[in-house]
Amino acid sequence: MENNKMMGVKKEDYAANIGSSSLPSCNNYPFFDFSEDKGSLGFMELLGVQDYNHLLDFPLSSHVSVPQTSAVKEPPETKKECSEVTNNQQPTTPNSSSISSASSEVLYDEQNKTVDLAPEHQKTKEQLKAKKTNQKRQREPRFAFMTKSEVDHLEDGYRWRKYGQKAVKNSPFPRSYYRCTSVSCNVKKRVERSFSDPSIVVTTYEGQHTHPSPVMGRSNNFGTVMSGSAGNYMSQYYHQQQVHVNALSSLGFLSSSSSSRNATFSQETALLSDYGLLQDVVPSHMLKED
DNA sequence: CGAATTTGACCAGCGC
DNA sequence: GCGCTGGTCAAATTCG
Repeated sequence: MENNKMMGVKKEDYAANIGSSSLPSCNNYPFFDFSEDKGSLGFMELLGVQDYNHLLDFPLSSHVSVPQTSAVKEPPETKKECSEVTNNQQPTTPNSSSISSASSEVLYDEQNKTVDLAPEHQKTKEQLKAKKTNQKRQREPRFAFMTKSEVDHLEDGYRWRKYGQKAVKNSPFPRSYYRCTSVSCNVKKRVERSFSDPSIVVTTYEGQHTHPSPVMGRSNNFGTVMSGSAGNYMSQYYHQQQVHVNALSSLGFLSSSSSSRNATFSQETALLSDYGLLQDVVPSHMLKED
């Protein structure tokens, strides 16, 4: 089993963070906040990332919260500060989406420099334990998204099978556990609603898809839609991978095949295609690249 | 009838 | 060591 997902994170803190709409940035959760996502789709494409760590290997703009890490277990007060820092760095502009992320393996300092936090002697407690126990448990990189949506389970281009649901401490909303239905694909995700803002859905992805998105295939039609904005953003880091395509499909740009997609699809598409909005998501300097 | 969901039980890790 | 909690399992149930 992988029961140590919350290790290194004070459970209460995590719940509190979710509940207060704070970003659990001190966890292993790179946390993407698409709180202004009015429909069912956010940047869920990221779940298609083949190597999440690559996602984190980019300088973050002012719209991207400084990610924190829990690769090294931190004292509670530090964790609290992490959360606050993240919140402080969230754009206050109501209409702008924001992204915050963190990695269990990578840390960005305030100068957007990447620091490898995973030298052998700095492995987390559970990692060391895992080693002692024949590596029974391996932590997968995880990404959490905050998405403003009325539906809990957001369509993201992949097929998921629900395998569990648990009540969340300090929250009236249960947390649902999903697993990718593809054989040999061990990606999981958790979905829960924010305690303080029920309109916000917190989705946490864990693992890497070992297969293309079931709905990909129309991806080329949307390359131009995303180009110069999120398209660059994604392709820059997932180039040579199908991730980019998956990302687009997951955004809803590609997957009209999904009958479950709700009526806000077109609205969402227009919203995310808007250059101005994407500028809030994508660092401006990245828009010039490619 | 197969796939997906529900839900109670169980297990493991952490804090006290 | 014990209790709490998150995460997973798996049988039962529901759905398409």
